[in-house]
Amino acid sequence: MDAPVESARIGKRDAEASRRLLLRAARAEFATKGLMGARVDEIARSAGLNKQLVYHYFGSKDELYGAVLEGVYAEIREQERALSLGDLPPEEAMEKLIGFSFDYLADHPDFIALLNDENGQGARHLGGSRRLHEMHSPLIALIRRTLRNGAERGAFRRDMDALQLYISIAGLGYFYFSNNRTLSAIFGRDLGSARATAARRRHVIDFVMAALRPTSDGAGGVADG
Amino acid sequence: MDAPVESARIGKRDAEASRRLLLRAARAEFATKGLMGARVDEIARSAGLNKQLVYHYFGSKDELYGAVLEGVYAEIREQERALSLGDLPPEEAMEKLIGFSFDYLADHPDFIALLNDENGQGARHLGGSRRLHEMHSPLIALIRRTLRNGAERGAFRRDMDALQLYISIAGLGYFYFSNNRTLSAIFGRDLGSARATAARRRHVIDFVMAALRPTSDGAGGVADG
Amino acid sequence: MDAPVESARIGKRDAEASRRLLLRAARAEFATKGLMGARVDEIARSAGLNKQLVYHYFGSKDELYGAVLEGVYAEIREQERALSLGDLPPEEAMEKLIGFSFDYLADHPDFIALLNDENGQGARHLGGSRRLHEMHSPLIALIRRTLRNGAERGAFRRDMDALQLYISIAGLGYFYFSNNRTLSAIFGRDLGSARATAARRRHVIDFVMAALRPTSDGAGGVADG
Amino acid sequence: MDAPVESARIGKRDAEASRRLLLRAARAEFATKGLMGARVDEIARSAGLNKQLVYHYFGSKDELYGAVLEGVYAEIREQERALSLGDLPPEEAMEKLIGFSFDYLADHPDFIALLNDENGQGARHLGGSRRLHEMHSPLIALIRRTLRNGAERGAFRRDMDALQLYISIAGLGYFYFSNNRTLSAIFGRDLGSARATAARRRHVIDFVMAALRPTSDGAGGVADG
DNA sequence: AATGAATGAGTTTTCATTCAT
DNA sequence: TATGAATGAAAACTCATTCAT
Repeated sequence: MDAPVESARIGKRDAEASRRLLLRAARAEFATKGLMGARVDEIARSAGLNKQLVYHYFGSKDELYGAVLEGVYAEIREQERALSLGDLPPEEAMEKLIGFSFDYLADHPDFIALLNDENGQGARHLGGSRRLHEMHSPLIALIRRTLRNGAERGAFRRDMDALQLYISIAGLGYFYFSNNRTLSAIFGRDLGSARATAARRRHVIDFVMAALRPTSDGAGGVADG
Repeated sequence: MDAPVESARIGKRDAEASRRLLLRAARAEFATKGLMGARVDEIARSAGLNKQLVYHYFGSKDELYGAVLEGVYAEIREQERALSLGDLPPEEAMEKLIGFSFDYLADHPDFIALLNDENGQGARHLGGSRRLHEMHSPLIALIRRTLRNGAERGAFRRDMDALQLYISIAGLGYFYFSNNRTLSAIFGRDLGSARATAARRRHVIDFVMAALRPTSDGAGGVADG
Repeated sequence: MDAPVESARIGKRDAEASRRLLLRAARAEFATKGLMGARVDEIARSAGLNKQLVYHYFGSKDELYGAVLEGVYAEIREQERALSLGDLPPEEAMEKLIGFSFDYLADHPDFIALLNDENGQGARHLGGSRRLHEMHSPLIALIRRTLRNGAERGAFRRDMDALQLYISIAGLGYFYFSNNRTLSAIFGRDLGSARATAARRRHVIDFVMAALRPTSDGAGGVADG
Repeated sequence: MDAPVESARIGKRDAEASRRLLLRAARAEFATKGLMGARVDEIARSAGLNKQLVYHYFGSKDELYGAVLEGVYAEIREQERALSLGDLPPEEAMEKLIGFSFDYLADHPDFIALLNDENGQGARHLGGSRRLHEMHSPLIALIRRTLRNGAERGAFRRDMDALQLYISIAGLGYFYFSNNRTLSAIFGRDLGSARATAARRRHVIDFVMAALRPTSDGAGGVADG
């Protein structure tokens, strides 16, 4: 019960707290400037700590970067877990998932920036992360289940691969956000506005749901219904 | 025809050639390492030219980067122009467009890398790019025309926004390639293989075409046809 | 016998033990890496103790270094004292001394490394070492006595300075060990092998003994005998 | 013929001259402070050049150090070559060689300091230097020849190994200089004075020559003469 | 006596860019 | 047009040492 008191008492000299502060600052810095553009000095400064602690706790700029990436992934997993789509009817579950996926990207520009940067470098900081794979398996399983349920009810087509679908759902939102600036330039419109984002959201949900409908020729779920 | 004229012409020729060499080297370097990771020294070296020429011809590393980006965009425009979808029946035209869009990304990893990098920096090198907008208007117009034609024939739904569709088509391929490494890690599969890419291609075409079908309840193009 | 006394004693014991652990670790570290190359962190770690204890017990890295040097000198003195050459006939005593001197260096690479490092810095840590001088006087006296005895018996030449001889005996071995690596490189041979060392040992003893022989022209001890 | 004029004209922008300046400054700095103690900043400053040129010309502090070592070795070789001992009678040649060896060390404290430092680090900068070996072979060959000549004339003993002798000659002087400070402390005398050095020089020459004399029992060269 | 947290002051190294020819 | 030499400014990283408990 007195843990908070204890931690409060320790105050400034709390290794765990220092680590957290550095991670938070690093995340912001890396998201804004990328791995190469980020400055260790600045990260420490904005964490209100000494630069050397970065090395003390994380070993190097690169390892700090890796730690930030891990944290970011852990965060989405957490959110996804909280969705609990299992109990909803398939169509509703699917719409909710698409919406969540889109909203998460909309609300976490950091996430996109970090992923882009990491991919730009061959994803070398995610190395052999079996962890990452394990993190995401439940989500794929969930999608697979939802697809099957929907197909049995005649709501979805039968021949949809869960993994491809997941990538498509993610991609429809991700690309919009990650390339928002160049797309805005290309189309001569501000795609960063709340209005534009809302419109995109509607489009994405509609687009995916439409693609999931059973085909009228019976190749999909209808014939089985 | 006499010496001075000749040498003058050669001089220009060489200058043009040097510029091209630098641009090509820069494109490879920027695509691989990003703007910050790229080294002017390395670009000059791999172009077989003196570093100072970078400054002579382009003024600065940033301007060289901008020049590379422009060149890349000009290149796609060129390719898109060659598509000539106008004469095909709408469904065929649409499939061809989707396929082209996917293949272009598959064949030009440089393009994706450069775009990612540029977006990661707020697209500041595309600055006053009215040019970009003008470049792409014809494509959007073409999609719009194709959608209208298809809707009239009852092949496509009516309520599909050309711009959103374009972004979706691009995004379904782009995300797959730009995030190939992290996706591979997440799914514990090699999504970089030719097989995986071919599977993705089929999915994307099928996915978009399915989403374009008229809805059975007549909200789409059927009822209006 | 009761608790407080006991704990006090234990306290002292532990303190002494900690000091020893640190000294031993420091000696190894300094010998391997030199004063500048040695890391206080590493010394503490390899002693299994907290870094701060270094400062607690020794004040600073430099003072720790000084303490290590003192310990090393004390150690040879100890060994030299045990030699007891006084009872042997001069020639035998001399050979034994040369052999001991050589073997000591062969068996204590740490000693050489530390001396080299210290000399490389102007021997500033040996500061007011009257102690050092006192330590070594008996040895010089012993050599002087042995030389005199040998000369009287006609075994050694008369005109040999004890101090120069000592330096020569030491140098013939020391240089071989301290510069073993560069000498090996120069001669393209491995002078670090046991064989090579044994050969050197024989040479040194023979060399010195030969140099000590009386000269045939009577300038040495013989004529005067 | 106008090379000097040319080089003078080039003045400050002379790569070769800059290299030389840096090497000279580095040599002094490394000799005084050792590899670790030396500061790249200081080297550049004392060369009157920009610090980055060190990296431009030598790649790293370590490589600069290696270059200095090479230069130092090349220098002695040069001097040794100039000795031309081949023409002298063996005894004279040997005395001259011993004297030269001693004087060279006396006159080049840099050399000793650098060698000590390098040996302290396992001679890792001399790596696979076959060069070093080749440099020194002529000297060993010369000593061997001199020994043989002397033995034939009955001036030297027969059973003296050239390599061991070389190490002994070098060691008798080297140790005196390299450990001058600790020896001075041990003996409570200033061995750095010109007087002390002159005394040592006499001792070394005498010591070696005495050791080289044929043994009276005929094991050496006399019996063969 | 002992320890973990924190830091100030450097050090090597990097790199875009300019100078001189 | 072309080049090699040179540099200023900043970056990552290190390490002996002190603080707080």
